[in-house]
Order: sequence, then structure tokens, then C-alpha cells
Amino acid sequence: MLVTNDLVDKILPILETQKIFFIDVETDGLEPYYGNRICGIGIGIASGKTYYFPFRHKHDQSKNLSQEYLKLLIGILNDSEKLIGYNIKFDLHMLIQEGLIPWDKELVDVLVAIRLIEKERFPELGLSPTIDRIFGEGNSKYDIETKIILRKNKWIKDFSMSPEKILGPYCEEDVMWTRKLYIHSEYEIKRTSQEKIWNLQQKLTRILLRMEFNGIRIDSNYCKQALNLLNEYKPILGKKIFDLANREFNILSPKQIGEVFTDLGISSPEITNKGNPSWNETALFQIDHPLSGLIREYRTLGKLGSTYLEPFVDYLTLHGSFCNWGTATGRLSSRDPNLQNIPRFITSLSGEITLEQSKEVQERIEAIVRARKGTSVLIGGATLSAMTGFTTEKYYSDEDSERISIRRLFIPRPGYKLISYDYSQMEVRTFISYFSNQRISDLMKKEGFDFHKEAAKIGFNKSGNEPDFHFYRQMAKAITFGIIYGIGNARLASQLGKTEEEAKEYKKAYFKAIEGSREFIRETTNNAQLHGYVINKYGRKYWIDSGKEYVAVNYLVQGTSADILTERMIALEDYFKAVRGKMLIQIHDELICEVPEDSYVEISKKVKDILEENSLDIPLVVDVSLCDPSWAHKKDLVLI
DNA sequence: CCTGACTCA
DNA sequence: CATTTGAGTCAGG
Repeated sequence: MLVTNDLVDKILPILETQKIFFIDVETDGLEPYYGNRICGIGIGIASGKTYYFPFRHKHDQSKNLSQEYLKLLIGILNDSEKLIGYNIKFDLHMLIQEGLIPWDKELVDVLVAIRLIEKERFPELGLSPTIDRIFGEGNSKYDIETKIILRKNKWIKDFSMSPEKILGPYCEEDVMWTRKLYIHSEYEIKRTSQEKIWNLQQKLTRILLRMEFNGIRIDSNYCKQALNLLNEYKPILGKKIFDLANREFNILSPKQIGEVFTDLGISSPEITNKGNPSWNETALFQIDHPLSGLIREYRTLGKLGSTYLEPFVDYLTLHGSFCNWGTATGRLSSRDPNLQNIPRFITSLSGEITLEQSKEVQERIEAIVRARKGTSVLIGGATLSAMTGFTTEKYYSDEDSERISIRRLFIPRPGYKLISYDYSQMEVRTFISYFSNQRISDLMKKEGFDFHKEAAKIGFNKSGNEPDFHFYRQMAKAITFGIIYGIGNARLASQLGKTEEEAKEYKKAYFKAIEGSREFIRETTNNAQLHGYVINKYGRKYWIDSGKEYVAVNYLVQGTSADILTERMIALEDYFKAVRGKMLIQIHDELICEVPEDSYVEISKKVKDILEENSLDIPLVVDVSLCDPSWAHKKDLVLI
């Protein structure tokens, strides 16, 4: 029902009697924190009745309800107990701009429920494709027809341009279908015994809403400074490349890079997934020509600028969005911007050749070289320039004006400290928990326990003091991740820099050392084959295609880890409410938070305890670091 | 193995 | 001519 000025006084009292609402808002754009606003609100109630309240349609403003009524409606929503919507965080951010206070309400995202019950992972997760899948093709006709009208009239980028007569019924259909999907998914979740995981996911929605609402502060001065530095240096580097190549070309185009190298008589040592010559980092590492190092450098700078500096330069606070739907395993994903892949390394602009590098950088290079041992031309000092034509490093210092750290952009609000809480070797611990290896479980309770070191000791019969022990630790580490990721023997071998036969031998020794691991993997794969699904420790069900059973172990380990963190974030919510702490970013096994600076040490002690506790009884260890004054300055925080 | 963003063609 | 699409690359776990 389209709510008009003569109806509104009769309808609001009906809504006042309700505690649960289905909601869908229409807006003039997608960015609630950068000026976009609601033009109308769709509301559904338990009986199935739906209403559309137009407030800011530009087409015929006489049909809009006054701002007084908007306030009254928000008041009614504020008195409710439960709000249900499809991709509900978007609607809530918009409603927050109008005064909605959702922080103690039950918030239900029907999209999240749908993802738990659909066997297949469909790429189309919008409301209309979903109702077609679940209730039959053709049910979303209203959506297609409305979108055609909107597009034809150029209203598609700003729905508020359209008349309420068009958008109202459309919005009400959305609300109606949201309700139907909700009823359906409630039933299906019970039928597939996923109540536990659904309960966690539901609570997580409110936490993610809060994180997105909080946002994270950006040091825009540093951002501008870094961008200037980059823009000064990039043309110089470009010119160097053109001089060496004896021509101008688009350095970011793999195709054109290929042409340049072909003309120099150099062919690619790698191929892409589609079988074309590849010019990625691994390939360039193996090419003994000064161009390859410079191209790698140019690409890194390009990425830094276009992905991590330019998009942030006009903002003081970044409000990304975290999705608790969409991933195969139950992890979160992050977008607009993606805050889960902010570079850890620091990029040096001077083009210097640095031989002394941090352990982390060394390992990175070693891994690449090892992967191509035998075919690599990377032997001896002559090729070092290709390898280290530029450097990336781990530690940032303010004095160094020739280096750029993206994490340096991220700072706390005034009055707060930025703290990072990191799970130590979380996936490994989850992996071990699947086959109750008591001996390792006991060791894992100790602070600073290094699983890879231990695996190398017992797997390869080492004491830990051998000169080549580092090598064996790397082997053990590669095998552990290889197993968790479900990679085949061939890829493991290439990663180890060994033949397939040798890799198998290493794996055998490993399985023998880590008692129970082989049986766990075998059983999991068998279950996937037998039933077509596996179930993780929280009851999350993963449907697995025949022939892809090797993903099952990864799904269980990655998914259970993700669900542990979800459970712990829920546990943190109440405590943070009491002490004014804020969760800002989750990166799978790490939580970046803002904590009041006057008591950050005491609070962090408690947070560590909360995060280490868990209902699965896995011995988890959380490392706490202070990021002061920025994320780039991350340092261990000793808590006594 | 699980992601998302950007660029080119 | 503008917009969409697939491939390639690379940032994180």
C-alpha cells in the first residue's frame, strides 16, 4: 500500500503495535556515509501487509510525506525488537543517517540465511535471481520490468528521480519476497540442523554493521605526501624503462611487455592458466635483464597508487563493507575498499640494491626461486639486480622519506590507541584440533610455540640446532599449508623445490610425525565422496562436487577458524560496549581495534582472555600489538 | 585453497 | 560511442 498524506495518520498506529518489521529502503545512491539518502521506506509486518512511505522523491514532491512523518516512522522502528531485510546492512546504514539506533536490536539478514541453505554457490545473489531460483523462474518479473522503466528514463543511478507510483509497488514487492524468503529459510535451516551457525551469523551482522559504521581513520597528510612522492618518481622510472627498451609502451600491459621481451630475444619462462606466456612476478624474477626488475618495480608502484593511495586520498574515514555471505568457507570478505588486503610490506622508491633484507623478504624471494629451481637463470651475482632492483621491507620508520607504507595511512581516532589482536598460527591449531593430538595440544598452550619448528624436529628427526634447520622448518611449513590448502603432490613438489617422489617421502615422514593427520585427511575426503558434503565443528554444511573432494579439508579448517573468530567477536561485543572499545577490521585471524588510550593495557589483557577462550577448547594464543601512531608502527605489547 | 581491485584489450 | 566482459596480475589470509 502506497502511504499517502491522507492515509499516513491511520497507518502509523497499526505499525506501532508491531515489534518485528521487514524493511527495504530506496535511495538516491549507494553511499550512506558520503551524502546519499533515503527517498522512501518499505515496511512489512507479520501479517504480510506491506507499506511504502515516500519521503524524498524528486519527481512529484507533492506526494512526499513530510519530514515529521519520517521522524515518527524512525521512532516506531526504534521501538521495535527485530528488523529483517535482504542484505540488511545497506538499509540500516541508510536508516542510521535518519536517526535509527539499531545497536540493541535483533538484525536478520535473509541473504545470509539463503547462503547457508543453498547447495550451490550462485554468483547472482541479488534478491530477484534468488526468488527465481527458490520460488521458480518468472517471479522476479516485477523487478525486471521496473528496472527497464528506470533505465529508459535514466533514473537507474538515482532512484529518487522516479515517481513514487513506480518505486512504491516495486519496493513493496521486495519486502514481500524478503518475508517469503525469510519464512522459507527459517524452515530450511532447521531442516538441515544449521541453527547454531545461523545464530552466530545473525549476531555477527550487527557487529559488522557497527564496524562499518565506525570506519577507520586515514592520515590524509601522509596519503598526499606518499602520492606526491610516487607521482614524482614514476615518470623517472618509466623513462628508464623506455630507454632500456628503446621504445615507449604501456608498462602495465602484459601483452606489450611480451612484445618488448620478444624483440630482445627473451621468451617467457612461465605460462598463464589459459596457456599464454606469462609475465608475472615469478616469470620476471627468472629473466636476467635489467628491464625485468624495473618492470616489477613499476607495477608495484602502479598498484600502490591506483589501489591503495588514490582511492583514499579524499577521505578522512574509510567505511568499507564486510560481507558475511558469499564466501565458500564462511570467512568474511571485505570490499569498497577491501581492508583485508592492505599491503604489509614497505616499498622503497630509491631503486637501490639492498642485500641485507629482513627475514620475511628473504623468505619471499627464496620461495619464488625455490619454486623454479632447475629452470631458473637466477644464479650468481649477475642476476641480483633483476631480483632486487627495488626492495620491499617489513619495518617502517618515519625518518625515511624514500619509502612508502600503506599501513602508515591507518591511524586511531583522537583519544584512542590502535591495537591489533593476532591469533598465532590459527589454522594450524584448528587443523590439529580435528584429530586431538594430545602431545601437540599440550605444547600449543605455551606462549610463543612454533608449530612448524616442532613439525620439522619430529618429522625430519632434527634437534633444531643444525645449520640447515631453517630449510627443514620451511619444508614442514610448506607441507602443513599444502595439506590445509589441499594441493596435490605435483604442486607441493614444485613448492618444495623437489621432485614429486621426494615430496611424497617428505609427506610420509610428516604424516608419521603428526599422529592422526593422515587419518583425518582420509576420513574427511571419504566423507565428502560418500555424502557429497562435510560439516564443520559449528554445524556449517559444505556441499562438495564429486571430483573436488580435495577441498574438504580446507573448508573444514578455514571455515572452523572463521567461525571461531565469529564466535569470539560476538563475545567481545558486550565487553567493548562497556569499555568504549571498537572493532574496526577483521583479517581472518586478526582483529584491529580502537581502544580508549587511558586504559588500553588493562582492556587488552581482558580482550586477549576473551579471544583465547573458545567453546571448542582449542588452545589458542593471541598476540597483542600496539600500532602507535599508525598501523605501520605495529609493535608487540607486553602484557604482564 | 579462500578472497577483491585494478588494468588492458 | 559507451559499457560490459574475460584475462592477467597482485594485495591479503
